[in-house]
Amino acid sequence: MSAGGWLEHAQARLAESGRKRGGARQAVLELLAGERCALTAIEIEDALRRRGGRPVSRASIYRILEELLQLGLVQRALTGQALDRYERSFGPEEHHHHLVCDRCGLVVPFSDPELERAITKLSLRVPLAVSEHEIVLHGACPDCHGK
Amino acid sequence: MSAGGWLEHAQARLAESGRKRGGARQAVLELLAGERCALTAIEIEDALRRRGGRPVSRASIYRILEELLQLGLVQRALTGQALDRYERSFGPEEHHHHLVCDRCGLVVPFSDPELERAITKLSLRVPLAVSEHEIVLHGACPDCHGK
DNA sequence: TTCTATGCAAAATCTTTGCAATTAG
DNA sequence: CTAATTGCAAAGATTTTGCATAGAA
Repeated sequence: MSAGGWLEHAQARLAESGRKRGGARQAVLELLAGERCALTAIEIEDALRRRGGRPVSRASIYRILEELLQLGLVQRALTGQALDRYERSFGPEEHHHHLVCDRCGLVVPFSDPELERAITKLSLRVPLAVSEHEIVLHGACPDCHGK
Repeated sequence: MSAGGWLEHAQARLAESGRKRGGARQAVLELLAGERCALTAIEIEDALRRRGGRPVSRASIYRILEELLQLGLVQRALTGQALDRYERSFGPEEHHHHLVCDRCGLVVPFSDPELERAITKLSLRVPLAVSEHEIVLHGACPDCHGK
């Protein structure tokens, strides 16, 4: 699902579930639609405040993210860092996982078809009805490595 | 590295780094040595309080875990749950990842050679000097599924 | 008008720190 | 005796909640 497609899809799902439009949620949706990787709630707050976007209170950001998580429109990304990160649910073409530099905190997305195949096969053999999977590689990014 | 081996190894590493033995740390080490999967700091506290083990204050538990993480004796396990989980660093024979039931919170370990191979190969091609990797499968456990 | 959406402030948690007392070496 | 270890209480930080107001349908 493309970024634009996601925004429309999200708005449709929200309307379906009997919600009204709100400026705060719309601002969060637009921000997430344009992001390729996960952000923390505080990064979202800052981004909206800086990039001209409508400022949104932190409580609302958490409430909105929780709501989008429930609807499956957003996913939490595990990074092992102090704060959780959130990103829109990507379709197969944009599905990815994360590389995390444990020294500087840099988070970069990556994807690997072979890994996905292994995960898919594995999911069928495991004692759990698997709905999602997450992979995180920890290490040192080029900038930090060697320093 | 077996459970017993880990305990000895940990004690040796701690001694090397110029530390003295303390009852609280010893209790935490012994508990972790006997666990096959990750626990939260609070579960560790409770386990020590209940299972006769020497009670250890929560502050000490966090300090001890941080210390063990720095020495590479313990690893944080990502589960997407509210609290972080910790487990001793397992050797190749016990290396595993986690299945998480998003409904009841159950966490179960699993391992898969093919997945490990895919990860190992991938690690070489990625723009990061990879030191660790984590995989989490989310879903519904047998008990929760269908309800 | 009615119910949702949102901001603000207070509350609830988990985690970290400061400090004094204890203990290992 | 000297330095590491701990517990307790206070401080920090993030996330959640209660409420009153604004806004969408």
